[in-house]
Amino acid sequence: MSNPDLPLSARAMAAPKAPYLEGLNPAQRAAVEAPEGPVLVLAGAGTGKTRVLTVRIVHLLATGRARPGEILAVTFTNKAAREMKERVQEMLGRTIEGMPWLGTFHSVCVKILRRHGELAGLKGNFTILDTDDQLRLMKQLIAAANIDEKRWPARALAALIDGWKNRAFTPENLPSGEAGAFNGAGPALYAAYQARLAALNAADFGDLLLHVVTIFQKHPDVLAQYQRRFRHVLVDEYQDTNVAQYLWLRLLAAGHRNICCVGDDDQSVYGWRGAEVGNILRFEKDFSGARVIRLEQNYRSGPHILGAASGLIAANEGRLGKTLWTEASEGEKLRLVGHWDGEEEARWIGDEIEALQRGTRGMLPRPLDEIAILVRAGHQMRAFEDRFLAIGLPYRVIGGPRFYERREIRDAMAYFRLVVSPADDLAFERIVNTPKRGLGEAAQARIRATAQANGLPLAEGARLLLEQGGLGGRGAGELRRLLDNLARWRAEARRGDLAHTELAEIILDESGYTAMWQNDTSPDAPGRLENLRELVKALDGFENLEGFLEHVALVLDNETGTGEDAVTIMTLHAAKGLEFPVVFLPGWEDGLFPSQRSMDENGLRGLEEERRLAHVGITRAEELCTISFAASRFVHGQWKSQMPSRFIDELPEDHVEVLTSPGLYGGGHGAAAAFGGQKMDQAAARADRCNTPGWQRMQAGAAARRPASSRGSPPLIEATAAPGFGKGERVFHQKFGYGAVTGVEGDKLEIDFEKAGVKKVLARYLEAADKAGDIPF
DNA sequence: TTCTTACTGATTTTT
DNA sequence: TCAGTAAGAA
Repeated sequence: MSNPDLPLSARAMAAPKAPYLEGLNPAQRAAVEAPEGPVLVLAGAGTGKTRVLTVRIVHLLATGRARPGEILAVTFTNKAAREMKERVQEMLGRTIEGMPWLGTFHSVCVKILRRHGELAGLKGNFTILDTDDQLRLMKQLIAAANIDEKRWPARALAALIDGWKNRAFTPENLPSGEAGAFNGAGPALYAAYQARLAALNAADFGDLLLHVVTIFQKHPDVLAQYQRRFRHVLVDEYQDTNVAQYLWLRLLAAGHRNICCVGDDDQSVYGWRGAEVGNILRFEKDFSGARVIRLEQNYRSGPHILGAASGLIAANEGRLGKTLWTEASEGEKLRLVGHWDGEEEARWIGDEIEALQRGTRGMLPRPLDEIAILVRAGHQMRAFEDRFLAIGLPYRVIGGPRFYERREIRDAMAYFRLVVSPADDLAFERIVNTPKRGLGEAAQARIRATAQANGLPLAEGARLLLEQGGLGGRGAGELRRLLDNLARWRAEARRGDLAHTELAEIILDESGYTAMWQNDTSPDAPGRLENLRELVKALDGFENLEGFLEHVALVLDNETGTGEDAVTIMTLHAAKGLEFPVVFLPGWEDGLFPSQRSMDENGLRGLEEERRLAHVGITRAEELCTISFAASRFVHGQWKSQMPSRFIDELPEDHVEVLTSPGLYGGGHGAAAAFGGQKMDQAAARADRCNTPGWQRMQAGAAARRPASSRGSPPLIEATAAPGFGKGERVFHQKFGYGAVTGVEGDKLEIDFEKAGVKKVLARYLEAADKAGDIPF
């Protein structure tokens, strides 16, 4: 043991082997100890990439090569940043005063812009626009330019401008090749949009990076200051960086070139969001003399899972190339199974999960937490949700709209924003008629005109308009009340004798916003009220409203599960970086996965990204990975025959076990087995396979079942079940017995069963408790 | 201004 | 199919 009285650096120098280096394999250790200069760590799935990154930071600190404030470490997600911070502090034992420059690209940029933003025309207290604000703004601009919003929707413009920002194009340096974009109006609208943002003292997500890059390029003194400060730059998930981020990094590392990037070209799946795989492929050229270290020992998956994943990804061209290996010698083969249709696929997976949960074939029972279903597209989730609700299998869906993107949260925050900054026009527009105040499009146009004519923010323009008597009827009174309320809340906030959480509640109540949802009879209204309560709770962690608003857009995470044991359902994209003992990968059908659109729009590049996504999916699994596909699927209101994914044929046969399809011809031998054998026949073209008897009969089977399955589940109970159940009501369920309703979410109910505990169930499987009593058995 | 009806179009979404 | 939006009717 080293002497704790000595400084860390001295201890590290003296120690024959620093404790934090223990347990690292040679490659990991090389990555941690790589000296000054550019380093690229190619870290395959499950090879301990985060560990290397954090230990390298600890190593830099321990050897005195950098102090905490001299290390810039960037990630893409708040979660990754948080985890890294925690692990560094844990390893260092005693807490140094944090790591001020460990964060997401965006949060680091915000920090820089709060200080130097004026060089890009931003005042220090600028607001960060989210997608919603962005879209509303663009809508206005499109309307103002007299462009038909039908043919040229705001979303398309947003995507276009986002893409430009990802590639570090400002309106000034936009290449002439882009001139024709958006029916020729793209460049002008981009310039107008940026002008509008400047006037609002606002920046969107893309701007956060782009402004900093521009400042660095135009102000060498500022750049030099940061180059000096950051003696070491570390980057997580380098394969996901876009051009703007790449420039940002290159500028910052240009002096000392102490840049260490960790990533995996085989896990680059965000190309459609502007990520450039090219960044990681080109690293050695961009940073000459770079040391490239490959992490290839996998600690996560069994050998067959790994073999299957490696075999699949080998079909991609233009990779840097890695060969994953594991010390584990035992493990299940990857399982492959075909189904008639999506419904059967969901039923089969549900049954499998129940079997795993019970523990079968001598296997130990598994908690549901260890099981995940990873889908290509969100709409695949519904089949599983329906099935799991029917059999009462607890699940949780990860993804969907982020917490702060929900309408009620955005509305509430708009009220807060308006209290904190009276000139926030976007916030004003958002809530002026929410709840309904009789201030429709006409009234709002008049407010806008008045504000514009007098060079005032909207709120003041509205006040002026009232004084001029330019507004009559119900709207006038309501508007006056709103403006008075705002002024009063503002005074209250300034006075500060009210806790800001209380103030928030008062704002939501007095504005009539809470009442709006309370009076709303739609099924999701209770959930929204719950979210508002969550929001107020989240406020508690901040000093005041300002502090909250400053960080919320970048930091407020999605609430992840309740800790209750449940199967996880999510998209493959959302699963990147996670791992599960048991993984199901449904929907491996051409057109769905690989996605037709991806191939249409991006050709081979798109296909290769899809293949990387498949590789990501398989490598999420530790012990058991099951791929499945259906012969027939109900898409866009129509039945479609599906072909198995081309990726299935690319899996190395030795690592795959073909399961007989259940439900095929009663027992699942014969035709199903023949189908399975055919399946893995590398020589057979997929077209040929469609002509095999097994395949044809599967298709026929799907067709025959069509009418039955489209009618839904047999309505055994449906006839007696009341369509709506209310909170607190006593109910009966065939499988779980008696219970009480504890929550309602559309037709999904949360029931606290007397015997079975809390479960989510579909309303149609329930009946009122008193009616059940009448059933004579 | 607001409620209703017709239409359209439909991946992935770290910040 | 179904959800989200946009133009008409009250």
